[in-house]
Amino acid sequence: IPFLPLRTSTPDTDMAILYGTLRGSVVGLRYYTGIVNNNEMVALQREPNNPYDKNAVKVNNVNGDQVGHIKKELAAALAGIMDNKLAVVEGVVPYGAKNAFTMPVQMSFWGREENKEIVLDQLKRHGFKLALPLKGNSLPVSLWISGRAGPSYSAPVHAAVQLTTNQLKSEFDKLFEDLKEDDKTCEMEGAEAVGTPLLPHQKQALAWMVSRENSNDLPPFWEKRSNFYYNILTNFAEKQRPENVLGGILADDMGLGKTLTTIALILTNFQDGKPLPVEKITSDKFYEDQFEQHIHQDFHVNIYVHYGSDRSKDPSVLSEQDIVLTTYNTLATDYGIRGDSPLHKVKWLRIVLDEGHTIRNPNAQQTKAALNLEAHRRWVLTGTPIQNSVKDLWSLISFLKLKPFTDREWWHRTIQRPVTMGAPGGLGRLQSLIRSITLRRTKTTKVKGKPILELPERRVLIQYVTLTEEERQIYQSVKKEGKAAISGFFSEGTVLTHYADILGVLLRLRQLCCHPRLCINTSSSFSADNKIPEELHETLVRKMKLVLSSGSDEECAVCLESLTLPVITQCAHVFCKPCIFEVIRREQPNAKCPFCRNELRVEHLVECPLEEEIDSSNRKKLDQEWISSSKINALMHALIELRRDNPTAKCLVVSQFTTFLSLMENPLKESGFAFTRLDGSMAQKKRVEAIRCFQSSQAGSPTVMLLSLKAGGVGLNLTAASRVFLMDPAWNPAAEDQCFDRCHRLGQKHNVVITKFIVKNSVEENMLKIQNKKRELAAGAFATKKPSATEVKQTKINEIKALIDL
DNA sequence: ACCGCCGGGTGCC
DNA sequence: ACCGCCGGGTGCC
Repeated sequence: IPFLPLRTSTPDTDMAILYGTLRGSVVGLRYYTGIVNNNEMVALQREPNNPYDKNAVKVNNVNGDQVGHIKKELAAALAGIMDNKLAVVEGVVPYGAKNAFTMPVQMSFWGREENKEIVLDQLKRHGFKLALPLKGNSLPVSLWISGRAGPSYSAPVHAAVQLTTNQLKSEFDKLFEDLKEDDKTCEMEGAEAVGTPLLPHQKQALAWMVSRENSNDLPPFWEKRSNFYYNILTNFAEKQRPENVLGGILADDMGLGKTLTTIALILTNFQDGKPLPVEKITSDKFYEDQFEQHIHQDFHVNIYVHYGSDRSKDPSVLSEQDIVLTTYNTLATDYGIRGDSPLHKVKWLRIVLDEGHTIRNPNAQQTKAALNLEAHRRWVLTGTPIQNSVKDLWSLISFLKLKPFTDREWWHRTIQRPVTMGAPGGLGRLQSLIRSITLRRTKTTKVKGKPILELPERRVLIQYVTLTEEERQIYQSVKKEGKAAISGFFSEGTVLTHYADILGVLLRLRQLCCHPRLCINTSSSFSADNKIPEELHETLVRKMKLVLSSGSDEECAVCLESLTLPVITQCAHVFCKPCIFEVIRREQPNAKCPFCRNELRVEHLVECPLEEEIDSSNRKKLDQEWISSSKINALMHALIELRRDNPTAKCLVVSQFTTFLSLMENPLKESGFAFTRLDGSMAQKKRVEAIRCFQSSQAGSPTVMLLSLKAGGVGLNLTAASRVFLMDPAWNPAAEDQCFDRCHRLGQKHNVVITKFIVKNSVEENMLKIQNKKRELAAGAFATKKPSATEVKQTKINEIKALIDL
């Protein structure tokens, strides 16, 4: 598989080593307004379109104001190195900052080990020679701090004292440890309009959030020195007071009530330190899930759900609201495709990113869209703040607009590199940064000596199911056929071009484990060749739907995030529309599919037709005479037994296949169960009604909820249920866990028992094995880096082999 | 003097 | 720039 660097065009600075340093000069100072201090960091930026010299290299201060240019002879040497990304060149002005015409600049060259010789050689050809970094002194800071240290002839070092993965991990664990020591234990009552009483830890969070919003403090790492403000990391100074973020990161564990606390914050500290001035009117207006739950019924709060594009082109509609709810996809699509998103035309009082850690790819449209929302109060809610690395943290910090970290270079030079290279004080910096803007409590954190949350026990049982003879026969024949086809792909080496077909085989096997009716009409063709366009179009749409509905949690291979506006290529690979457009634009005129390197053309991309119920065509077939299946029998048996023991116990019946859920309606009715249903295709109003109804403790309220695995976000609260029946395993164990957490969360009064139905000797059993592997991986590896697209593919190929016993 | 030396003009890339 | 560099003016001691 040809490797294609998909993720970012900047060199991976994580692997960078210091090649050496060089003293040069900055000229033309009198033509520019940017000023610097002695020892201040400067940025070197190529200016290939300079009319006087195509080699020009600009020198900018931390604020981005140009200070001058690198002297032309040196620029000539740097241009090639910078343009070919052979090294990252960073500068510090050691002295002479007040000079009128030229000033010195101490440059450090960073890059990958394998490029070192090329860089040294290129410099040599222009008559420059790097001074080698001092041993054990990975960061050349001390070189310039001590003044004009000349070139050093000490022994060269290659890598600095890099921390091992484990060391780094344990350091990160400590990162949050003493967060609570601070002044984060004051409590504050929510405004009257907050309908739900706050728990002590939530009152603490509210007090902290309000104090952050009303704070007059300088942002972290800034000091006032006589009549200017000074940044102690970059040594940058300015007259104008740097704006602090009136917000931060609420990083409590899942289930501690981040959303509730934020609702309380909005209502309590709405504007100018005062609560939202709501009229005391009973309203029949419909409110979105959680927001409705927690806002007192006697108050009238305008909540608007913005689904984007066509719904409101007029920003004034948005600005009239008290609260606007929207999704990342709406945010990204509006912003990226239309470029005139109404969301970006409003000056917001505050912006809250819920599950903010999902914003982690700096190139993703979502990140840019979120960053460009205008508001002084900016919050990130996340249960997993430093999920993978310091790198991911940057997106959050950058969203908060903390000077100077909005620019990746300054984040990297002042925090990320010192931390990963183990420079003295690096971790301390990160820690004090996190401490000043983050509040994090875990489920085991104690408030006044008591644990925050005392959740009831949660047990997961696996209930094996044996197929009937008839079911087994169908299963085996489909398996035999599929296995033959897949082996064929392996021997041809066309696994990736037939990825959708393979998923199709696996999907049908998984469906057959549930109910023979499920895989009607999903037969796939194994070749898309020689088809007339219309037919091809249909095939592609069907394949895309297959991928999207197979519950495999497909990610876009370009941005490695969940699919935004999925489109399928002619080679049957699915990507985010903006991502693949970008690839085509960048590689034109000969763009290739990032997955399989087949030819790519914009006019050959097929979009996913608007969300219709994917199995609607199957609906008719379901109306045929109803038949049961081994799994349905197992479920019904369990449900009836449960009802006998405890008639009021409520359960969730979860499946990835909404058709399967439909098939269960019949026996539930026949056995006299009151049930409700929640799946992704339902309109908001129906969803809310289904939840309300199920959560109700009234006699006669439903005791069973048919729930599609991915319905609803993490916020979905189904605590009325104390039993969960997971009808079919998911690829991703985290998706299952998240589903279980919908009832095993704050507010759950009973022990929770989860039953997973798994068909013996089937693809489902193999899926369990893969799940366990994924769990181990997630628990053990504090991933130093995200797997590359190639690694993702290889893992998937291995999984395919394991799944179909190859 | 096809040099040296002087002193004025001048100045990023 | 209280520099370097350029190019014109100039030319024994």
